[in-house]
Amino acid sequence: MNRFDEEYEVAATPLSARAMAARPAPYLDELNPAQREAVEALDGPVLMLAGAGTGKTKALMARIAHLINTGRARRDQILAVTFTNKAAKEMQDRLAKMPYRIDGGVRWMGTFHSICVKLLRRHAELVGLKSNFTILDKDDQLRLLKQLVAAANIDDKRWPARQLAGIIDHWKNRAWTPQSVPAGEAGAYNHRGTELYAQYQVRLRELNAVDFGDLLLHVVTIFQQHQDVLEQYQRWFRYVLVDEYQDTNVAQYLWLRLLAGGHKNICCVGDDDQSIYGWRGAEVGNILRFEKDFPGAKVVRLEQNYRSTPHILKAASGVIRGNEGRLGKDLWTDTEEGEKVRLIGHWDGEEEARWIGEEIEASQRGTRGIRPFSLNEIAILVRASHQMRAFEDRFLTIGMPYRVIGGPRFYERLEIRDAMAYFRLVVSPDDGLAFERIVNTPKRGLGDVAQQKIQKAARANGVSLLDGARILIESKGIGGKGAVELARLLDGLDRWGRMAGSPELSHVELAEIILDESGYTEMWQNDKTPEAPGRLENLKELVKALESFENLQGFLEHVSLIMDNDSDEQDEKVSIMTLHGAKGLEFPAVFLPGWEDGLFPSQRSMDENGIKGLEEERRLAYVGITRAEELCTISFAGNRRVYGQWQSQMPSRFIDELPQEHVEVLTPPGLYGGGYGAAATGGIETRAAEANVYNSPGWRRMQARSQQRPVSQPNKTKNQVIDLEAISSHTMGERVFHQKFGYGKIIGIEGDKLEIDFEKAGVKKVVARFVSGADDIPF
DNA sequence: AGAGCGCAGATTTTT
DNA sequence: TCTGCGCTCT
Repeated sequence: MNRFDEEYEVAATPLSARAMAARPAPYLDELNPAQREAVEALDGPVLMLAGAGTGKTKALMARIAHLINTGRARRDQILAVTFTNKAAKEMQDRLAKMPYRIDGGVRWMGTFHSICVKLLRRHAELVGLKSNFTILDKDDQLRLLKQLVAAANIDDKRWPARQLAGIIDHWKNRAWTPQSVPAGEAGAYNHRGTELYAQYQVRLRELNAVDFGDLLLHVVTIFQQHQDVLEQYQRWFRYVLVDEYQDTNVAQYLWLRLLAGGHKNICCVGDDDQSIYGWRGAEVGNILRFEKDFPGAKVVRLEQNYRSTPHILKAASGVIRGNEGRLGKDLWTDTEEGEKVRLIGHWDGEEEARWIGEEIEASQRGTRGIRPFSLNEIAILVRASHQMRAFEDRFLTIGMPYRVIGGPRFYERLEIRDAMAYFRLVVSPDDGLAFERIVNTPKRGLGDVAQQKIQKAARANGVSLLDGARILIESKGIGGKGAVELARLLDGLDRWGRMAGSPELSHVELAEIILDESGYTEMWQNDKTPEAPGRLENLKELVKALESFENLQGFLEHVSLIMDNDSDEQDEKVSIMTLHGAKGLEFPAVFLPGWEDGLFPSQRSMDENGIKGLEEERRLAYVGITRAEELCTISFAGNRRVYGQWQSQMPSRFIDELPQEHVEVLTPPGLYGGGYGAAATGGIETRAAEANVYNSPGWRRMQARSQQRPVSQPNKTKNQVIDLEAISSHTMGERVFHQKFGYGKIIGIEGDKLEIDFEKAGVKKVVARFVSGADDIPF
C-alpha cells in the first residue's frame, strides 16, 4: 500500500468508495514489482519510464482498471492520450480483454488530435470558428499557402510554399500564434513568414477550416484565454494518462499541463531512448524535464524486458550508451542467451539484398540451431524508404512474398482524395478547397482562366466558389465547352445533395452515383497508365469502407483523422518498413541493412542538427535493434548507388559502438571455397574477434569478374584474394584499382581505410578491401 | 488546354 | 537516377 492509498483510507471517504478500494484487483497479480509500483501510484504526477518491450501497455491498462476499481474515477473521467489511432485502438482492445472488465471502454481515449477535435467542436466559437469546421489535409494546406504566396508577390521558386508550410507547422508545434511568434523568427521565409502566417490563419477562419496544427493550437488558446472552460475540463478529467510522452511537442505539453494543472494527476509513459521524432517537433526535453515540471513526481522505471534475448538487449544498450543526458535505464531479461547479434559487410547494396533474401530462405528452414522462422516473423528495417527498392527488386525476382508497411496511406492517395472532395462538396457545398480540387477533374475544359473567373465571381459577390460558379453561368460570363460542363457539374452537385437527404437511398449507393455521374470513375477507366486499375480498385474499396458508417458526414469526419492500415496479415510475407515505422512493433527476426555512415546515421540529420541529430539517429539504431526478439542481423555495403551515382560507403559509426562480446561477425561461405551455391547451405563461418568485417561476398564477385576477363595471373588463388594481410599491403602513392571508381592513387592510409585520389571520381575514402593493386585486374 | 521539355531536388511522418 | 514542377509550345 503506498502513501496515496493511506491518505485515501485516512480521509473520511464514503463507505462505498472504501469498499470499492478494497475489492480484489486481479489485474495486479500479473504485474512485476516495477509495473505494480507504477500502477499503484495513482495520485499525483507519475513518470513511467518504460524501456522497449517492458510491458508498458499492460501497466497502463492495469492502471486504468485500478483507477476505476478503486473508485477514483469513472471510466468517462479518465483522459488517455496516444499518438496514433492504432495505439488508441490497441488500448481499447486490450482494455476489453482485461480480466477486470471495463464495459464500454474509456470514452476519452484517443490521439491528441482526435480529442482536440471533440473539444474544438464544442468551443469553436471561442476561436472564431463554427463547430462544423473542416479539417484540411496537407494538400489543401499547401494549395491555400500557394495562393497566399502568389498574392503576396513572392517568387515561389526562391521561396517555395512548402517551406512556408514547414515553418508554420513548426511554429504551431511550439504553440505560437501569429501574435506570439518570437522576434527571433522574424527572418523566416524571407522576413515574411509571420505576415503570411497571420494571413493564412485569417483565410482558414474565413473558410471555417483548420489544419492539423490548429487542432492543438486552438484548444490551447481556448484553455489559456477561458479559465472557466479550462476549469470545467480540469474537474472533469480526474486522471490524465499519456502514452509515448517522449514524442510530445511543446503544444501538446502545454495542453497536458493546462489540463492536469489542477489536480496534477498525470501519468506519462515514455522512453527517452526511443525519441525519434525530433524532426517533426517532438521535444525530448519534455520527458527529461518531467520531474522539474511536476515537482514531487514519482518516477518508476520498467526495466525487465519480455521481448528480446540478452545478447540483443546488451547490443542495444551498448549503442545507446553513447548518448548524453539520458534518464538512464538498464534493460534486463531472464530469458536464455540466444543468438548474438549478427554483423556482415557486403560489396554493394544489391549484394546485401541478395544475401538477405538467401538468409530469409534459409531461415525458413531453420539454420544452425536457430528455429525456423515464418515469413511473418521476419522484418527488414531501413533508415529511408528509398532503401526498400533494392529489397523489392530482389524479392520480386526470387519470388519472395513481402509487404511494405508505411508507404502512402490509403486516404492520402490521389484518387481517394479526389473522391472524397466530391463527397465533401456534396455534404458541404461551401467547401471551396474541395471545389478547386475537382472542378476540372475529370477534365471539363475548365482551365486556369475559367477558374480565375470563378474565383473572381465568388469574391465579388462574397459567396462560395460553388455559388460563384453559378453566378458566372447565369451571367454568361463563361462560354463554350467549359460552360456546358460546369453547368452539368453544378446540376450534379445539386442533385446529389438532394439525394443525400433522401431516405430511400443509402449513402453507399449515393457515393457510387456521385463517382459515376461525375465522370470520375470513367476518367480512370479510360486511363491507360499502369496505375489506373489499382486506382479503380481503391475506389471500390473506398465505397466499401463507407458501409460501416451511418452517412457521408460521419465517414468524412472519421477519415480526416484516421489513416487506414489495410492489412493482409493472413498471408505469409516478409515485412519491409522504415525504422520509424517499426516503432512499437516487434519481430522474432529482424534485418537492419544499410548501416553506413551518411545513410545511417543520416548525413543530413547530422548536418542540420549536429550532435542532437546524431543522438536521434543513435536512438533510431536502438529502436531498430530492440525490435528483434530472437535474431538481429545488421549489415552494410561498401558501395551504394546514391541518386544514380556510385558512392563508396564507410561502415556506420554505430557498428563500432556495438559491444563485441554480443556480436558475431559473419563471413559469407563463398569466401572459403564453395562459390555461389554455398550460401544456400546456410553454413556460416564464425570468426568473431579475428574476422575482418570487410570481408564480403563482394570479393566473390570481384573474383568472378576478374576471371571472366583475360587475367595476367590466371592462377591467382582464393587464398590470395582473401589474404587478410593484404589490408596493410598498400603504400602511400600506390596506384590502385577500385571496381566502381576505377584507377587512383593512395593519398592517405588510416587503418583499413584508404584515401584515394581517383582519376575519374576524385578524392574518396574507401575500405582497403575494395581496392586492389592497379596491376591485379587488368582490362 | 494539354503535351513535352528542362531543371532542381532528393530522410524519417503522424495527425 | 528518378521524380515532380513549372514553363513553353502547339
